[in-house]
Amino acid sequence: MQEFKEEIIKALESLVQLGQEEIQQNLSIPPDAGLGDYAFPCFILSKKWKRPPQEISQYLAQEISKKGLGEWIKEVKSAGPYLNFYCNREKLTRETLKEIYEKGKDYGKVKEGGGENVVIDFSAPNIAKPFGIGHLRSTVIGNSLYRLYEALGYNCVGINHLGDWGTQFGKLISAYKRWGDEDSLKEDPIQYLYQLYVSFHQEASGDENLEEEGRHWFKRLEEGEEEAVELWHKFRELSLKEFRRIYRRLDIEFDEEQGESFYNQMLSSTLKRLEEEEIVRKSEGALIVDLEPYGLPPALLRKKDGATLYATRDLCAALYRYEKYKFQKLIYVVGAAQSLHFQQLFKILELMGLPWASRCVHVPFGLIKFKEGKMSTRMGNLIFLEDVIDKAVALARDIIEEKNPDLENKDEVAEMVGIGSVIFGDLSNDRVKDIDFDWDKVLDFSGETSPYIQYAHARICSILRKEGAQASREADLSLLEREEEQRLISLLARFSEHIKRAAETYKPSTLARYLLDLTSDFNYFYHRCPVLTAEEGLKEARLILIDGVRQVLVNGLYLLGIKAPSKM
RNA sequence: GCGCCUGUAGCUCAGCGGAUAGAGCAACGGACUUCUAAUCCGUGGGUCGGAGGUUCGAUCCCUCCCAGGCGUGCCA
Repeated sequence: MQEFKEEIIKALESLVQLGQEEIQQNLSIPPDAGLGDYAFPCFILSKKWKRPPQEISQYLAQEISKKGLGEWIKEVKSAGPYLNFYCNREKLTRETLKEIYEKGKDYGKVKEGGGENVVIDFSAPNIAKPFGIGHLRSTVIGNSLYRLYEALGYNCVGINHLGDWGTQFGKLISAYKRWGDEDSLKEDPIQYLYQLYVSFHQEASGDENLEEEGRHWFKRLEEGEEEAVELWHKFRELSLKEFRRIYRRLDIEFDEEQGESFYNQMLSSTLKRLEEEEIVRKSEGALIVDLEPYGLPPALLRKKDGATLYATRDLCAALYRYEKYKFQKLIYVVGAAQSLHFQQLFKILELMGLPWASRCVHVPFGLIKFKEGKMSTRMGNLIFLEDVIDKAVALARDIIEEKNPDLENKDEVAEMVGIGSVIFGDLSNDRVKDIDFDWDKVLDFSGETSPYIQYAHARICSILRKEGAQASREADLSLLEREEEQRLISLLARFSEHIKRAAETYKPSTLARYLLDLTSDFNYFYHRCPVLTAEEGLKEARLILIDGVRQVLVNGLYLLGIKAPSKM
């Protein structure tokens, strides 16, 4: 498809006196397949040429036809003000299916990154708190971006910037010292710590002494007092153990698990550097960066009591990461609530004269909302991610039992389907929008869901299984001339365009939508075009076609972090 | 108050400045002795929040207004 596009650009370039970029930008995909594969709207020329666009499009169609069409352009037609280009379908069919077959898992990848580093900061749950549904978004968006940028040829570094430092640990230690016991902790660590945290806040409301005790314990922790550090360390390890179990289920891995606490060692030297460069100044006892000239509120880097803030640690983290990775891009997958924080952070890096400041990008997302009101750890009304996953998997398991009781690896498939559904539910919508959490929606496997895509994939696998080893790669692909077949070819050929777009806009949702389109068009084909009972020749061609669809579905789902069972 | 984000069918949402604004749920009516009915086909459903502006052309860009969310110096 790319070659086709380039040929169009070349053909137009000499005739319309526009740059390649400009032509490319104006090329659009017609609303209806009957109108060709790409269209060039002639309005832009009508002013310059002082002629109606209809006339221009007729003229261009004539001129291009006269000069010869090349190997990709099959036909050029004027349709009102539009100049419609028809692709050589036979060639497109042949080359697309050949490429998918040859590249397999690598089909759709783009050589663009040249092995440069892209660092992605995502997930970042808080230690000693349950992994809530709220953390799902950063986790799955970040993981998908990781895979997308890998597909563009970058070397990705995934960092889980754990929330493992802060006053909350003082509170937790305080609560544990008061009411905690070792046995309950061992039994179900996170649940137990969570309960302690909640009861601390219940007790603390109206008890200033308790708040003070919490702050005091954090101070002892910062000073490295043995008992405090030991407890902190224990809580951290127990939490990590649980997080790792969830990440395993989600099939997500990190290259680094350096949390906020890791940067404690760099705080003072970083602040010193900022003081020397005269970027910070004292204000009301605190150390701030004045960002007023840039229309931003000041950034606080050190409180008047001497303690640092998360902005300070984030600053250290950015410096450390550039030092270590010399990244081409540093992507923060963090909620939209922190947009201002990142604007300030990036501005400070810029003020420090670091040229790579412009390579840092915040990828924000909306929050998950609940009918019952705001979710908060303190109030104890969290929805745990693992509960959501468990329910989705259990439902998948029930449906399998009902529809396909003979399936051999039911639990494994239920896991893939249930978890896929949870991930897809999050990724399929534009990340900037808030999501209303709704159990009914999470537990619905029909329509625009990942089970819909996985089901189509399983059907294809089923057909291919029946044909077995006899499936031949030799077939006359020009027999695939029906609309149902050609629609699929067009979509398959555009796979890598969608990968690029999803990565560049940091929006996995666009790829998710593409997969839904592809699946929908596959079902359209499936219900109208028999494969196994088709006449000889056509059958072979269709087998190759659906094998191509299968491969793209697998590759696409992989980029979203979702697995595709071959039976379900 | 100020800043950022969002507003499209009853509900949840798609819609690279271009041709008649589309899906899914929900409702109703159809298709399983046939390659898996977690599917498919059909029907109804819209002042694209409102008002201006830019443009040959605006759901998309600009301004103002309305509604909701988030943020706004010592949490993260």
